[in-house]
Order: sequence, then C-alpha cells, then structure tokens
Amino acid sequence: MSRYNPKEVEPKWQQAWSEAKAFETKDDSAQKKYFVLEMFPYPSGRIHIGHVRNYAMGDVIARYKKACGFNVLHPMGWDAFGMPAENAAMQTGSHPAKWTRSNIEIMRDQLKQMGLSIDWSREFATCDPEYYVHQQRMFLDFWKRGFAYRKESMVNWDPVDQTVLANEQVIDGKGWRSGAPVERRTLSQWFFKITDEADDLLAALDDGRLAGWPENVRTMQKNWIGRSKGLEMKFRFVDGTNAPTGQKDGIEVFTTRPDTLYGASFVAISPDHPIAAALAQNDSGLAGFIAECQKTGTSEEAIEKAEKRGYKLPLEMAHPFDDRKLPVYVANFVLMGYGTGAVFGCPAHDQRDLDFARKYDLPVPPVVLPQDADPTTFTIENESYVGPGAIYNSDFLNGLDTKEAIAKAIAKIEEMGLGKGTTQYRLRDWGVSRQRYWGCPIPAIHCEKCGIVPVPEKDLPVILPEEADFSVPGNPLDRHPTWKHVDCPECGAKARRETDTCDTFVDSSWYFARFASQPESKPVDPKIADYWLPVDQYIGGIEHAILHLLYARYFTRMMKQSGYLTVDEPFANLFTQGMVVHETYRDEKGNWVLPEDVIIEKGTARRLDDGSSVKIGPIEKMSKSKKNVVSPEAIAAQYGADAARWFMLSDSPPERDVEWTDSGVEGAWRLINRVWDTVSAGASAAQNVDLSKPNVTDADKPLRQATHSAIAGITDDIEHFRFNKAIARVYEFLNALKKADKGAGDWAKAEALSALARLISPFIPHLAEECWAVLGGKGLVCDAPWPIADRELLAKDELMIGVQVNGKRRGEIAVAADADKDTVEQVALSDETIKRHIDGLTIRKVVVVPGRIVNIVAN
RNA sequence: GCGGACGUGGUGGAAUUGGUAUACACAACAGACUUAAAAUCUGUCGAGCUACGCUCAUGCGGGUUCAAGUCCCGCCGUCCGCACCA
Repeated sequence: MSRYNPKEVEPKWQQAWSEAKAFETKDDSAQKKYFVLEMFPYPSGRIHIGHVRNYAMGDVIARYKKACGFNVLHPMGWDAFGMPAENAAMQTGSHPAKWTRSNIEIMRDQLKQMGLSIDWSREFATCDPEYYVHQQRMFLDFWKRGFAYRKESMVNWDPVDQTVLANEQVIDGKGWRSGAPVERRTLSQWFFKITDEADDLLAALDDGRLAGWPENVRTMQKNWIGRSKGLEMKFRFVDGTNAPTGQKDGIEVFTTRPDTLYGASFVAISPDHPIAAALAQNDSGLAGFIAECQKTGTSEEAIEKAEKRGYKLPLEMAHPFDDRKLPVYVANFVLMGYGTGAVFGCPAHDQRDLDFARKYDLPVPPVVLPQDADPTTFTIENESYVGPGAIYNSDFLNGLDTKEAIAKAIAKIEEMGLGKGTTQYRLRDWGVSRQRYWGCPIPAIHCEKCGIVPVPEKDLPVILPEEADFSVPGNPLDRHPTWKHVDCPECGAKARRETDTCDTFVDSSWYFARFASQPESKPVDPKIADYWLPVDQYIGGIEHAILHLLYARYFTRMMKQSGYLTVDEPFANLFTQGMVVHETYRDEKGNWVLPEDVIIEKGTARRLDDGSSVKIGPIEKMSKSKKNVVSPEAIAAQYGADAARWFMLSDSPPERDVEWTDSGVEGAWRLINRVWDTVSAGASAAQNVDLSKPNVTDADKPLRQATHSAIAGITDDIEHFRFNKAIARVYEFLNALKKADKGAGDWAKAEALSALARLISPFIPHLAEECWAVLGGKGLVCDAPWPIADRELLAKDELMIGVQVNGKRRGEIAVAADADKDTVEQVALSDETIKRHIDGLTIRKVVVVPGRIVNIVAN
C-alpha cells in the first residue's frame, strides 16, 4: 500500500478540474442558483493562513451546494487599488500597477494550489479599466441624481505626506506615517449621501431583510447609524446682546431631552462652531482656547481624561419659556460633528453638564423627580439624575412623565416657531475623495467658467496616467505635468481634471454584482444580475462589520434606484469567521522570532540556530510585526493543501478564533492517511460492486447505520456552518467503519466508501477525487451528487436509555424504539441495578420521556 | 459609561426542544511491531474516595423543575464593538 502523496495528487486533480471546466458557471436561469462569495483579497503579496481559512469555508459551501444540484457561482477577484501599492512605489520605486499585478500573479497561483472550486473565468481586479470605467459611469449617474455631491469639509491634513488622513490614521494628534502634527483643513471633497438612506439601512437591520446576518454585526451597524429622536430649536439672543456679525438671531441646538428645558442653566457651543470662530477674530484668549481644544486627541483615553473646560462668551441667550438669561460658553466637550454643534446645558440631568456647571459655578435646578423622592428635599450632588420620573419646577410640564413632557415641549416649541422635532444620526455622509494616485479617478473637470462639469460618457474611462512621480509625498496626479490639463467639455476653455480618486471602499461596494454579470457596455446586465443576486452566502472577517458592509448596502440601494439592480440588500446571509492566532516568541534580546525558527521541547522553547532560550508569549492574531506567522506555502509543501484546509476547519467553531499548532496540522495529515489507507484497502472489492443493485443482509446493518448517520449528520452540520462538528463526524464514521468492517458484505462496504469520498470532498477535495477514482466512481467526485441518508436506517429498533432515580443517573436499559410508556416503566422498575436503588423507598412518580429518559421519583 | 458575546477536563471543543455532561481531536501515559528510532496499531485518560461501587464536578451564590451546562435573579471574570452623540 503506497503512502498518499499530495505533491503528485493535488496538482493532478487541479488540472483535471481546470480541463473539465468543472467550476465555470453558466447563467442558466432555469436552474436554482446559489451565489457564495468570500470577501475578495487585497493583493498584498502572498496569501496568509487567514485567507486559507476564509476560502476553505466558502469552498465547503460552494462544493456542497454544487453537489446538492444548485447552479453555484463562486468567483474570485482582487481589491487592487489602495495605499500599500503607492507606499511600495515610494519605498522601492516600483510602479503601483506593476507591484499589484505581480502580487496578483503570485497570489492567484497560491490560491489555485489550495484547490478552491472557483470560476476563474470571471476573475477581475478593481484596477482594471474594464472594471472602473463602470464605476465612473455610475458615479456620473449618481452625481446627476444627487447621490454624489461636493462639500467643504474638515479633514486631518498631514503636512509632510501632503495627504488627508482618516481619523484612524491620526495617533496622538500626529500622522501615523510621518509623525508630523496633523492640521485641520477645510477641503472641498466628494461625498455620497448615505444619510439619505440612514432610515432604510437601519430598518432593514430589524425587519427581517437581514435575518441571515449575525446579531452582533446588526447591532454594530445600528449603533454606527445611531439614530436619536429629539428637538432642534433656537435659543434667541437676549435683546442688546452684541451678536457676532453674520450670525442669525440665535443659536440652534439639538436635544433629546426637551422635557428638561426648565433645567437649562447655560448654552454651550463647539470650539469648531462658526460663532466661536467669528468671535475669536477679535479675542486672542478665545482663539488660544480653541486652538488648545483642537490639539487634544480624539482617542478614547484622551477623551476620558479630558477635563470639562469652557470659555465664556460675551453673549446671553433668552430661555424660551421664562425670562431667565443663560450664559454662553465655548466648551471642549461639544462636538461640531453631531447635531448642530451646540447644546443647552441641563446640569441636574446630564453628567457632563453637571461637571461643567460645578466647575464654573452655574445653577443646578432639578426638574425630574425620581419616583418616591421628596420634592422638598431632592437635590443633585455630584451625580446627575438621568432616570425616569415626574417633571416638576417646570410650569406647564409639571406632573407629566418624561415621555409626555418631551412631546408637549416639542409641540410648544413648534407652536412658538422656535424649532421642530427631528431625527439625528451619528452616521455622516460618506467622504469618497482621496488625494492619491492608485485609485479610480473621479470623472469630473473643473472649469473656471462652467464650474465642475462631468466628463462626457464618450470620454470614459478616465484612465490613470502610466508615468507618475512617486519620489515625493503628495498626490502624483495633482503634480503630473500633463494629465490634469484638459479642455472644458462644455465651453472648450482650458480646464483642470479632478485629481481626487475614489476611496477603495467604493471599489468593493459593487464587485459582487460585477461577478454576477460583466457586460462590456454597462456595469451589469440587470436580468442576469437579478438571477444571481443577492449573494446567498457571504463570508469574511468581522473587521468589515461596519464600513465595507454598510457601504455595500448603501451602494446597492443607489444602484437599485438608478435601475442597475432590483435587490436592495446585497448579502442575504453573512458569516463572519474568526481569526487564525498563534503563540508569540521572543529571544533573549527581546526580538520577535518566527515559529519556524523555534523548537519547543517539554514546554520550553529555544532558537533552532544557536539554541538560545526563547520566551513563549501570549497567543495573538498572526501579524508580520510579531512574526507569529506560518506560511501556507510551507504547510502545503510539507503536508499538502488538503491537510491545511482540514486543520483550518477542525477543532474550533468557524466563528471563533483558531490557534495554529504544528500538532494540529500533523493530526490533519494523519487523518488524510487514515482515509487513504481505509479507502485503498477496500478499493478492489468496491470496484466489483454495482451500487445501483443493493445486496444487503442483517449483518450489514451496523455499518449501514454508521454510513447513513454520518451522511445525515455531516449534511446537517454543513448546512449550519458547524464544520468542526462535521469533521468530528468524519472521524466517528472512520472509527465505526473500522469496527463494522469485518461483519459487513462488499456492497455495504462499497456504499460506505462511496459515501465517505463524497462527504469529505467539500473539505479535502483532492483526496476525495483520488478516493473516488480508485473506488471506480463515475467522472469527478466534484460533479457527483451529494449522498442522501436513508431515514429508515437511522431509526433504530432498540434504544439504550438512561434511568434516573431522583434525578441521578443510576442505570441504563434497552427498550424497543416503539415501546409505550408503561412498558418502558416496567423495564426500568425491574432492572436489577435500579431495584437496588429504590429498595425500601416508596415510588411517588415515574417520568418517562420516550426515547430519552426515565426518572423515578421515590423517597 | 452604553451595547453584545462568552466562561465545560492538561488543551481546542461537543452536548438539537430542559432529558444518559465531557462526542471528536490534541497532549500525556502504557503496550505491540522494531536492533533502535520514526511512522503505524491497541489500550488508559474529569477529580476524589474506605473502588465490583459511591461522592463531587460545566466561573461563584441563589431560584424554578421529576430533571438545569441549557431557563430565571444576583455577582465575578474574559473578550469584542461604540463612546464627551446632547
């Protein structure tokens, strides 16, 4: 018996699949479809073990669904635009396109070596002009429809790298790459009006449209959208107040607690509020205060520690309901980005306002009385009261509960013409402008006379210039000698091309639709896209729970409203898989050490080269910086792709993190050999069996039961994404096969092996093909139908059920599966062991749960 | 602070609706084969005890139930997300 050799077997079957075009999918609308998609990779250079886990999961689903008779679409492509390519260009001088293309070549080969059932004929990269031309086409469409627009917005500007930074790229007020203090700048940028869809994006999370999504992702999106209902209202300047010129007659504030309006004791505005800026022009103290506020970091920690601070303005506001005059402060805790950038302070019922009021010695009038509190003695000390209660000290609101008072206060303010009830979102419009080279150019032209005009459709695509200078920071498109100089398409005068490119999240917001249908002349053919969409199963990392998944949901809505698609939710079922983690190692000098350079014996680790001791650190997400990575190529070279795939799916539930261990992959390798040994030992007998002509005896029953319960169990486990359990059942089946082997006839053995080959094929497809071939199976196992469990065999004639006395398990009895309760009770009561336990006791009650358990209550 | 998830052997984990807790694997130990090792195969493997059996074990403390890892209440701990959001 020859040892299984994946180095020969795996490439052989990969070629066979490719030659048979086994996974090339037809747009056959007569057949029921299944679209399975894993989040497409960024071509960073090589695939990592996390990719293997992600794609192995998708491949199990894809191969299983194909075997079940679905028309399966399982495509692959490349999220190819983005910063790393440009950084590489800056560091090594290699052009981003060249760098990206060569990474794609390498990674495509690596993925093919994993034996994934992918329709490679649909492959594309987002940096292909054939892809992004349609993105530009849609951009123009969205612009025309008002979904895309330009506005001035405050950005983090890195003066050294000459670029806009995302909030996550600002660390302690400094650029993450350059280390230079970040400036705030106002730039005119392109935005998508995602806030227009906020309500529907939110509603779909709850109304069943996303029933196939994990609860935690839906919750995260809900919080991210962050809807709150309240009142937007104006506080008027007191007569005689010297209001800044250009300002209207008051300050707009937003509140969710208009019921506490009588508790107001000040008004506070954000340091970024236009009124603050206007007053700062003639007040250097204020200007200094604002500058200081802007310096404080936006990190969690900085916010936690930041003291509530304010700067009193020479303004006074009139209380809307009585004749109090309220002071106005610029306060560091008021955010310009939420609501109107101004609030009224109600210290008794808001902790921040209370901290502020104590510091600046402002009044703290309570207006909400907790239940059972005494109105004459209730006071606020250092903790505000934010709970429910009855309104008091509040004239026309007195006696109402919070909810009623909110409604009445809003009605009153509306009646007074000072404001109206509104809904606020935490979600901001999606800024898509990036001042980078390696992205999809935004198809617009700036003309002095005509303003910003769209690039005419006949001039699309706007293609990136091949030559560009990456030697200095900044946007290579902006400083390109010729690219941006064009004539205005409307008046013909000299004009300037838009040099912003799209956020790469735009590229990944519709790629799934392009996989479904890729006509030359338009983004998608609606009829074909309609057949394939939505994606039936989407699989990816939890790190995309908010941004990518929200943007794709929004983009799909824009596409629907523009007539490209008919679905509004792109992903019917979402699965977020866990990470691959590994121990970390550091040598005596504190340097990180690669696992392949470490040898571990009896719990102590040392370097492989010089034998010096190595400290084993915590198990963490694999990262290049901590060197706790393993190379999928090395694993595949040693054990084959099947072993790597098998191990990635065994042990841990798919949604949880899995720890990579050498013993784990060795265990997978053992399994592969066990399967091969079992199958090749039975192959010659099986080849002579005609499975279509059953030939069984009673002696075959144990084996056939093992076979059919394996089929039933593994099917159910795959359907429910329990790959670790499915794998455990394969082991159980193998164990049972070995035990039952001797008594069973050739037909039952052949049936078992045939089922085994098909059951493992989603997980370890190369070995499955090899087994299928030696067993004499027809064609390829990847084209073979999924085995079907015989229900009759699953129903056992006799069951072993537990017997409890007073809730404690005391014995076990064998009863016929269809025995009635009385019979079961009699068998239990006459069991010798049970008799001993109830000896001398009076039986009060006997609970019989058919097929499960008997419990005798006695004392 | 708000929201969510989780807590079971030496380890990863299983236990469908409340119904025989610890499937399956890893590690460990013993044995077979071998001159030897590796590989492979067989067996043992929650803890304790006065061991043919009994007692105790699913983070801790209560509760409901004939029966609780599972349901309810209160703690403790770990992880994740969001956060001066008015």
